Amino acid sequence: MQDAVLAEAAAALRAEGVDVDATALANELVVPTAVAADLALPMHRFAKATGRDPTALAEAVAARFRPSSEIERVEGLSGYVNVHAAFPDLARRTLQLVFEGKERYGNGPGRTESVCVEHTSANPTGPLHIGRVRGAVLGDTLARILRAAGYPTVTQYYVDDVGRAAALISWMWSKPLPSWPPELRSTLPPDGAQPPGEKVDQYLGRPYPAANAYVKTHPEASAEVQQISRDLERGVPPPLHETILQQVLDGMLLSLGRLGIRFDEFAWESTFLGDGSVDAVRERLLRTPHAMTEENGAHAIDASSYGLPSESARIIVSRGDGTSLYVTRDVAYHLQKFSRFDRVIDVLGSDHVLHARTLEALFTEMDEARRPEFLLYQFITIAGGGKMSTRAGTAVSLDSLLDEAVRRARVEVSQRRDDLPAEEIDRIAEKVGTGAIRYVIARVAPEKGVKFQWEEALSFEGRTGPFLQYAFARAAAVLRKAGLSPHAPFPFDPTGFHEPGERRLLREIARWPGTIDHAASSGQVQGVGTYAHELAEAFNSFYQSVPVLSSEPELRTNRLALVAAARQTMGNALRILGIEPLETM
RNA sequence: GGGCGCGUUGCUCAGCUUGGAUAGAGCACCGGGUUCCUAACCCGGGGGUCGGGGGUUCAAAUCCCCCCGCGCCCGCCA
Repeated sequence: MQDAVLAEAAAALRAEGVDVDATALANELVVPTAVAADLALPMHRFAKATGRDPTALAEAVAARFRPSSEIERVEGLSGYVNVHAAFPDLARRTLQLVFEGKERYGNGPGRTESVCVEHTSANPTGPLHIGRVRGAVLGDTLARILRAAGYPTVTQYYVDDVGRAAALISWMWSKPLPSWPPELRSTLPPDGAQPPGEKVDQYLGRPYPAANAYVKTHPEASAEVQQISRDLERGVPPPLHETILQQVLDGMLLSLGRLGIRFDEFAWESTFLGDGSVDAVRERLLRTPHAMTEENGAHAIDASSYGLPSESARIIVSRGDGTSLYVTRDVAYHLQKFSRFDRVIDVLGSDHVLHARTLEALFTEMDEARRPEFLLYQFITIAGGGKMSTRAGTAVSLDSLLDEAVRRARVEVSQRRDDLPAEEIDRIAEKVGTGAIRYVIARVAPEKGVKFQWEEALSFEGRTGPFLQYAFARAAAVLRKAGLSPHAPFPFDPTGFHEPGERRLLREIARWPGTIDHAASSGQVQGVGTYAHELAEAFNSFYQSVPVLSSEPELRTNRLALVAAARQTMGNALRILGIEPLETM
């Protein structure tokens, strides 16, 4: 309809002596909120340019629109040309798209530009905490959005197996238990074994905060850790090094899996040391215009012209002893990503802003045309607590959060569904609880700090994940009671939608493709969450306002089609949010 | 001190990239709704200097400048 409106409006404006083409007009097009119209064009700009009265111009332009199958009615009002869509046309197009597209309804065209989304990438030193999970949810959701928009997308987890954190956990676990300092030993059970029911990441991560504190005050321990760091740099890890890290990582991935988060690929940092690419980066950076060497032999880049807030205004590329740094290794990693992907996106906590700026500066320094893109998120803070840190041991674990959410969900499900077997209640509770957590994270703009409040995060009413699941389940129930498969053909008469509730729902369904497109191009993940809520709200309102199964045959047929389309679209939106659509709950 | 980000109703947030008419939701509060497809729902109501001030514009929550408050960062850590 947009194209028709633009063409008509351009012709009408030219007839009124304003010279514009449809393409330029497209930027003026607005979706009105204050008035019940589908599209609007403000005339003030053209009125001003031609010295006319906006109200009169709008009325004149509106009057010149010719009737068509897409446009029902056009009116000029206080300087705006308001266009009302012909509803049958809108209904027919929308429902056709939904029923033809099914689970692909809303998706963009296939594209060739490939994308790599790196997210989470937490050091495998212990269980994931609530702060980190925001990056995981954002990254996973972004990847799902990009895929839906048509971009071939790969998610990656960057595993730090050579940094200080990796050295520290290896230092702990490579020692025989009896030789552990008491401060560390006391973090484990008396027999030192993994307690039954405790996840492996939790168990192996137990001594980590204490170890951090310990090496700060014990130089000899600190020296041992440094030696391990150098060994890792040389590619000679302590025995069990990769095994320990892999086990912790597996435990972390188990938690993420509950949220539907899985990775396509893992990039181990050590591979970039092993294959010489870190050395290559170092050599390359040594030959750049701003390369410099410190007195102790460390290599650096004079970054004073890059506007970094570093006091010394230099980026250290390698230490005096020749070992590499996180940034340098990360440059090697990113160059490798660019050799495979057209776009490289990193989802990072905002404490990594400087790192992001440093990477950009080094890419400029190396005269690389491309740049990684960054999705930076503020941390989740607990009301009353400060920043969460695994190092400091001040974190609330993701597992405990999920367990609590699922526990509360089970209470809710049990109250309503005493007809279901316990296993089914457990299954639903798991999906409701984890869906609630995903939604509460995904609905907030990444750059905003989230003040985490348990009551709000674990609420199942209003603007929540379960609200969305509930609307889906209701739609599914209607189809089930009608004896129809969701994939059955749903005939409909596009001229048969007259109820406001029907029309509102259809309009929401029609907005879905635009929502994906906008989210993908802007990277604004939260838009999908907002949309899903508005769609569910429109469905609930429709459900309340008109009967489906017990209505007159023609109405019943049409409403069943609408329910099926709503179910499909809500399901598609839920899947992008990583929330399981439930047939019953 | 410097860099970046945030500030929208009592609380939690959409909307800001690309400026349009009366700024939207949820929670909480008040009042209604269940002989009917799942009330985890729906309908209505009160509640707003969009942090403050200037500027640009026919038009500013949205763009620009200044200020205030809060957060993150400013390592040869990651």
